[in-house]
Amino acid sequence: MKIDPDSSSDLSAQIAKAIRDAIMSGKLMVDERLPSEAELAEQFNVSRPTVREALKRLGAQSLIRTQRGATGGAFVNRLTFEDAYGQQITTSTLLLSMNDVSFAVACEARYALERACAPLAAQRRTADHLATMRAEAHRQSQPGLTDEAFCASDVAFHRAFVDAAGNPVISYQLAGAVEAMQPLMNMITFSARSREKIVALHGQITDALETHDGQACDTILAELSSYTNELAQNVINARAQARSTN
Amino acid sequence: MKIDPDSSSDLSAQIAKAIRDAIMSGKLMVDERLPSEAELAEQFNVSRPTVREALKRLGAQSLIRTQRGATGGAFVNRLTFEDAYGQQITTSTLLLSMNDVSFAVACEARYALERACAPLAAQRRTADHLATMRAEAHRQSQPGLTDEAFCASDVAFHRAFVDAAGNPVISYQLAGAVEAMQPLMNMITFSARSREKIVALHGQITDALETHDGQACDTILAELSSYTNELAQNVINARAQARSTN
DNA sequence: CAATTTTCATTTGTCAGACAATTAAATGTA
DNA sequence: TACATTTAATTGTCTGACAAATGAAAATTG
Repeated sequence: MKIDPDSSSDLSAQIAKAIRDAIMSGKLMVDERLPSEAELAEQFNVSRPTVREALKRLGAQSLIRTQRGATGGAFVNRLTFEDAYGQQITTSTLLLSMNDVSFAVACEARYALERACAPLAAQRRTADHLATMRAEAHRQSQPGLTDEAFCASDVAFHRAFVDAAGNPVISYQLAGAVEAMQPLMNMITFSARSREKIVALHGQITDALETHDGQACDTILAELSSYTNELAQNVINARAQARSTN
Repeated sequence: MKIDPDSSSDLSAQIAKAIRDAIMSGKLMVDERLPSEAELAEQFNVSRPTVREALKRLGAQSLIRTQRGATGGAFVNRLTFEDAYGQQITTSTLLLSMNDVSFAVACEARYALERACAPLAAQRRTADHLATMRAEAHRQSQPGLTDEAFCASDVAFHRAFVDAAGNPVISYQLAGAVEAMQPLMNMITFSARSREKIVALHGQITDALETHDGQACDTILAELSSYTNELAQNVINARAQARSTN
């Protein structure tokens, strides 16, 4: 592992890159211990704080973990699906909020990807998935629920649906798409009437999974997608009108 | 912004979390300048190296960027799709390689999600997308191409296909699924015969997009999916046999 | 001898202070 | 005014130190 002293400085970034490359290429294996900070400092010919900055960068990406004490040190971390979910959700959420991604575009992405799960979910759903989905749908029908709580439950429902496809890679990829929608959904004020319709569709989706009917599931998801878009469009129109009358 | 001195130490992690929360909640806006390292150190009542470790963590997630000089400092970074692609690909690739995700599972995820793009891509593909796809398919038919180069071109083809859906959120989500497959695909030795078949299917996919035929596209993708799985299965079987004869 | 306690060496976490490098603004100069 | 110089602010890096955690070795005790 070497660093290029010519390169556009920022030694800690270069060191982080060198170690990251070693991990990604398999030169450093999972649970393998890195040299101590003092040793790394000597190897790279930099000071300990600089090495530490590099290690913190890698820690932020869950590539390593550190442990204090005699047998401690930095270890190559086995990236868990849970870790990856978290990063994916953070990144997706910020990506949408910082780039003025329209509700329509985000919604289209989410439902296009969710519909891809329909056939697999219909085939593989377990009783657990169905129970979770029914529980969330029931929660959503409770009166007095805040819009935010309604959205949170909506996310939980859809995540259960995605998980029903029984493919962890799909669950991981879609975690971002589903969760990142929540801030956008929170713009919407859900009337009792619209909640009723959404809960009904959620019920139908669960029924379709229960009877292993992927085709029906797909159709209902499409309906839910266009209804969600309609609600958002109403909000956008109302705001545009409010602006023009001001 | 405050940190909990009681919490399970690691001050720099706590500080990073405090700032990250401020960014995600919108308390810190894009391009807003954070206080200088010295000021942050005073605010959080820690030393400057500790603050710096926290900032490096945030930098690793592309949440901030830093600039030297008189008017420099740390600024809230607008997370670009490009930045997000990079992180997504890194995370997805490691996730698959570190968790013994089978080829079948990864492949299923990839094609399920890609098939979700088919109707949109068929509708919105531009001449550019078609040209890129044909160019990659042509490259794949060149004799003397290494397996690795063949896989890289395969990835480029599929990314162009995904981009043809014209939804940046979908492109972002699928970047991980498509790119992370490459190391797995690299296990496979592609015979001239199998390359020929794959190139033919790639041509058919491009044709289907050109005629705006999403249904045909979906069908061909399904065929490509099962063929890819078949190739992988052959490799796995061959290796199992090799092991048993040793 | 076995079990427990103590000591110790190693390693990460944190701090203080210093200097170098960079950069834009302020200042001086023709 | 236009250009060169100085200056102040800020991040990047280094040195050296001590605190805290932790497992292993050594000492103690029954």
